[in-house]
Parts: sequence; structure tokens; C-alpha cells
Amino acid sequence: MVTRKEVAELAKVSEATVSRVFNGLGPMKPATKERVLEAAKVLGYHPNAIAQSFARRRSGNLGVVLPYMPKVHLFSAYYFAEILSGIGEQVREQGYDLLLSLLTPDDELDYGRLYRSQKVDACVILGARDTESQRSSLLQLQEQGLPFCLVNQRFEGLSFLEVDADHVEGSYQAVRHLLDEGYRKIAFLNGSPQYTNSLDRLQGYQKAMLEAGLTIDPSMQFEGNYSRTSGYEIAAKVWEIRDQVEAVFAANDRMAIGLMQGLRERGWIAGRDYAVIGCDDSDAAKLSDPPLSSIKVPFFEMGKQAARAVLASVGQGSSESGLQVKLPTEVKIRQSSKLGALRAGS
Amino acid sequence: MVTRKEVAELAKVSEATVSRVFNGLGPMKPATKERVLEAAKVLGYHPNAIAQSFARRRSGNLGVVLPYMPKVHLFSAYYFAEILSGIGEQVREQGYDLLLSLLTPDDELDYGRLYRSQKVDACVILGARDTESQRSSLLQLQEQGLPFCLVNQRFEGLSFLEVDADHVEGSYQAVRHLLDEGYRKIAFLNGSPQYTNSLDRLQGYQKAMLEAGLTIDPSMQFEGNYSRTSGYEIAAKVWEIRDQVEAVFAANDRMAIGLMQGLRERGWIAGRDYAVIGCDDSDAAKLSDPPLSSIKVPFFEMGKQAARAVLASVGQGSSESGLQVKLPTEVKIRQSSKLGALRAGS
DNA sequence: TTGTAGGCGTTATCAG
DNA sequence: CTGATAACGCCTACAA
Repeated sequence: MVTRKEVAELAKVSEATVSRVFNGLGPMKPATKERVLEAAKVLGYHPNAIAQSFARRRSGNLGVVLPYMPKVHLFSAYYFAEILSGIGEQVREQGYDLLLSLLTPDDELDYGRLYRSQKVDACVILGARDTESQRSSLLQLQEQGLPFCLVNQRFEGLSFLEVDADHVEGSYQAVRHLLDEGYRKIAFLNGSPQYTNSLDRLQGYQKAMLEAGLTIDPSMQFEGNYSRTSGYEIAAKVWEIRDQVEAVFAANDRMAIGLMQGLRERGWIAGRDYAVIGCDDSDAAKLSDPPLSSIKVPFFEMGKQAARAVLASVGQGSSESGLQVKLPTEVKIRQSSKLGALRAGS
Repeated sequence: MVTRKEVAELAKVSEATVSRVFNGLGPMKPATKERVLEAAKVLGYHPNAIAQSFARRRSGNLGVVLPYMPKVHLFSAYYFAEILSGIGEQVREQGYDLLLSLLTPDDELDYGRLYRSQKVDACVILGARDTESQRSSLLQLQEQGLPFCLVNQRFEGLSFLEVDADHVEGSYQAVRHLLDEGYRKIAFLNGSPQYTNSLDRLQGYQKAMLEAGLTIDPSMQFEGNYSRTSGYEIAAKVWEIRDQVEAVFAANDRMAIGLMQGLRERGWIAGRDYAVIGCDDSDAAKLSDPPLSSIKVPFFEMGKQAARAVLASVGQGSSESGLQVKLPTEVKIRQSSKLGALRAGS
């Protein structure tokens, strides 16, 4: 590998000058700069990023931690691609690189590993859950002044950097849409309350229902684990109380689709016999039959803002910590929740 | 940050000894080791990975490069999750980290950037295409002795590290399956020939057809771009020749599903009026209606083997380059290709 | 505008 | 078995 020293020799300047040229620092004679660049090109010199990190005491890496969930595919392709791309775009603009960290359930407790080894300057954390162990790990990170930003998850009572979507409003709008279509008996298929998303959606659901003068019936609420399979299984339960159900609001697309599949096997077709609306507006929503209405979430933008926020706090000792961003969502109407036979017949 | 020096002082040994303890090198008195570990624990010492990389002249990072394609979602969640997890697992076993590099079309030419900055010791390259520019970039990498491994793509005539699935055999089996079900008029919806996958699938298709004594009719072959939309659009063309089509073999699940959607709008239902089989056995195959038969590809294992292969070649000057792995696939039968009304009626 | 020199935290070699 | 001590490639005051 060709080093700065060789460039300096060829260009007949000091090594410091070479650095200055490459870092665009200080005033310098154009001729000098020219000579250095020429020499660098001739030799094929490129600064050694590791050495730079070492000297600057900054890795230049943004960590992205995401839990690996073998069975439950927590993330849709859409989520994945969008959020990573968002992070990637921001990161690139700031000259950072992305270090991916796949957590197995075992080392969830150990968010600190990445930082301690100083391979990342900050982290964006995806797929966090509100558990005791995660709370304490994150608190510890914060105490140590290690910058991180949570995406799509909040921790009530704690003041972290958080970028989220407005799931309360999104859910409210989704249920409102169902109400507007004339449905009254609206069931809710939620995910685990360990995700604040789930709590938000419940809130939006309740708000819309109460506002419409309807009662919140616990027997109309179901909990899955965000997998298609769980939605499929819950179809059986929904089926049992089918005479009380006109529509279902599901907390994500996968469960909604699983539900549709389960009910279809019993002869109930979404968009005809009942209405469904999901969340995320993932690819699956367009792939399903009928196409699934869903709440669109700006994942790309969320990734981008999370990266921006956390990188901004790198220099300063997390002084400005506690920024909470909440981006707007948008309801996408497709056939699964359109006025169908149900309304006419009920 | 607490450094080795402080540990050495507290433990009353030299810095070198601290390093030896942490690297498990050389014989050493258990008592010494104990003292060092104790001191390290007391102080909360953790080796600085950047400094280690610097001293070892190895980053300890495996680069994963993947093209960012805004519109066409090249990778399914399944592909993504599985292959990254496979790479991740292998990488972790060897104490490496993952550096993600999202390429925009512009810098596709510039695979070398990551290496030159020496932030990665090797790369796994996903989503490569056989174009002139990519060929030459890769050749250049090889000439410079920079280790990389391609996943799911080969370059005829060149000798790279390549981990692929046996798409020829997979496609052969898929078409055989359709033939076994009694279908004879089998159309083929392929992807771009820039992907060797596509060429392989064509080969498998042709082999099965010829073996069955059928002719290869160019008018029965279509080319999409692996997106759902392209499948949807091609449905119109298939529809035009519907009297000549009993079944379709599609080069991936997305196109298969798009096709099903397009044909459904015209009243043609998969598994009833015609058969379809896709490729990848992605989540979408289970989400679609009817569930889509597909060719399962061992992505996790491919990622793992790619990582293993490329990391193995890090030390040695890519002496053993040119290893070509081809993993087996498996046909998964679902309703979309099951014996339906078609056969009975035709 | 440019050069000098100390330092960054390890690894690794070589004595002892 | 353990301790010195030179790298490693670059950054960054401080000097000139």
C-alpha cells in the first residue's frame, strides 16, 4: 500500500502538507496542492481509513443493530430496504460507513459491545422492545454518553433519541376510514404491547371508536405476534364471533394477510364479506388478494432522520439527547376495505 | 477510555503482557493472567478495535455490497434476511464485523473504493450483473488481489469465487413438475439475461421441455425485470395467447404473483385455469392467493458459504481463487400448480 | 503557507 | 515466561 510518506517525497512536501491537501485544511498555495494531487495520482495513493480512524479517535462507522429473528420475519422487504437505504443515504452524505450488527436473542442485553470496541461512533437501533433488560441496557448506554437513536420504538419515561411514525394518528385514520365506509363492528388485531407501536395503534383505534359513539369491546381485540401465521391462527377466533365482526384493523400487513387467508378458507372473503386494513403498506399489501388497504409509514425518511439525529449528537456529549421525532403516516385504500357486499347485506 | 497502559500499571506487568493475555498468546503464568484480567475488569478495560486493526493491518470487516434499486425491489425480505443472516453467522464465528455498502448505480463501477480505504478485508457482492463495466471492475479487483465472493451470479470465462444455487436443476425440476401434472403448453417468464440465474433457468426449462419431446417456442418466452409490475404487465401478453398456454414457469415469485394478478383481472385463476410456479420460495409465495409453488433456494447457506470462502482467502494472496460452489434447490409445491380444472377440461 | 514532532493504542519482534 | 521497543499511517498543535 502506498502511504502518505511516499506521496510527500514525490511531491517534495512534508507529510503534513499531504494531509492538508486531502483534508482540505488550511490555506495553501494552489501549486503545492496540484503537485500533491499529481503525486498521489501517479502513485495511486488513497488514505488509509483505519489509520485515519485511529488518529481521529473516531471510527467513522454508524452501527445499525437489528435483532435476528429466525422464524418471525419481523421486517418486510419494504421496511428493510427503505430504512436501510434511508440510513445509507444520510450516512453517505456525512462520510460515514454502515456497520451492521445482527443480534441474537442472547446478546440483546449487550448493546454496549459495539461501542466498547469503539468500532462505531453511534448506533441506530431497530426492532427494540420495551423490556426490563432492554431498558436497562439502553439507560446504561445513555449514562456512558454513547449516542444512539431508536427507530419505531419509544420508551415512556426515558429520554432517548427516537424517530417514530405517528401510529396513533395513522390508526385513527384507518379506523375512521372503516367507519366512513359504514362499518361499525370493527375488530382489532394487535401485536405485542412490548412495541410502543402496538400501544399507539390501540390508542388510535380506541379514539376513533369512542368518537363514533361505539364501545370498546375487549372480545373484539386480539393479539398476534406480527407474523402471518399468527394472523392465520387468529382467523379461527375471529370466525367464532363472525356475526359480531364487519371489519378488522390489523397492526401489520402480514397478520392482516394471514387473517385473510384463514377466513378465506372458511369462505369469508375480504372486501366482500368483511373489510380489512393493515399497517406498513409493505409489498405484501400489493401482493395479496384482494390488495390490502394499509397505513403507509415513511420508513426511508425515518431511517434518514434517525441517522442524521444520532450523527449530529456524536461530537457533543449527547447534550441534545431526547429529541423525539414523529413522522406522519398515510392511509392507502385498496380493495380489502372498499365498500363490498357486506354493507349492502347488513 | 481506559487503555492497556492503565491495566498494565494496575496489574504491575508490562503492556505487552496485557496484550498477551487478551490475545491468548504464548505461555504465561496463570497468576499473571489472573492479575491482568482482574485489573482489566476493575478498570472496565476493553481493547480498542480500531487500534487493533491499525496494528494488525486488517480491518476485521467483511464488506457486503448490494446495489440499491429504488423501484425494483430486487431482494425479497426472505432473501435479505436469510443471506445477511448467513453471512452474519459466519462472520461472527470468525470474529469479523459486517460493513454494509449500498451502491447507487453511479458507483457500481467503483467496487474498489471500499478496499482502497482498507475498511474491509474482503467483500461479498450481492446483486451483481454481467455487464462490461462490472466485469472489468471485478477483474481489476482480482488483479489487485482483493478477495471477493459473488453470490447468485457467475461470470463465464472468469475465475472468481462464486456461490450460487443450482438454478438449472431447480428449473428443470420445476418444469418437470408441471409436465408431471399433465401440462404441456408451458410458457416461461424470465428475467434479464444479465443475471446468470436467468440463463440457468432458461437452460433448465429447455432441457425439461426437450426431454419431454416438446418444442421450444420463442413466442412462449417472455422477459420481465423481476418486479411484480413487470409480471403484471406481461399478463396482458400471455392473455393474448391464452389458448396456447396451460402453465407458466416464472423466474421469481414477484413476477409470478404479478402475472397471477394480471390474469385474475381477466378471469383466469391460477391453480384453476392454468398453473404457475415461481422461484425463490420467498414469503410472497406463502402470502399469495393461491399460495404459489416455487423453487426454494438456500439463501442462508449461500451467504454463509460465501462469507466463509472469501474470509478463507484473506490471508493467502487469493491463491485458491476460483472456487465455484453450487448449492441444491428444492421444488415446493403449493396450490398454484396443483392439478386443477384445466387438466380436466383440456 | 509549510514543516516539525508528538501522540493515538495495539501488535509483534527480540532479548533476557 | 516477561519486558522493552520499534513500527503502523495519519492528525494536529506549534513553530517557523
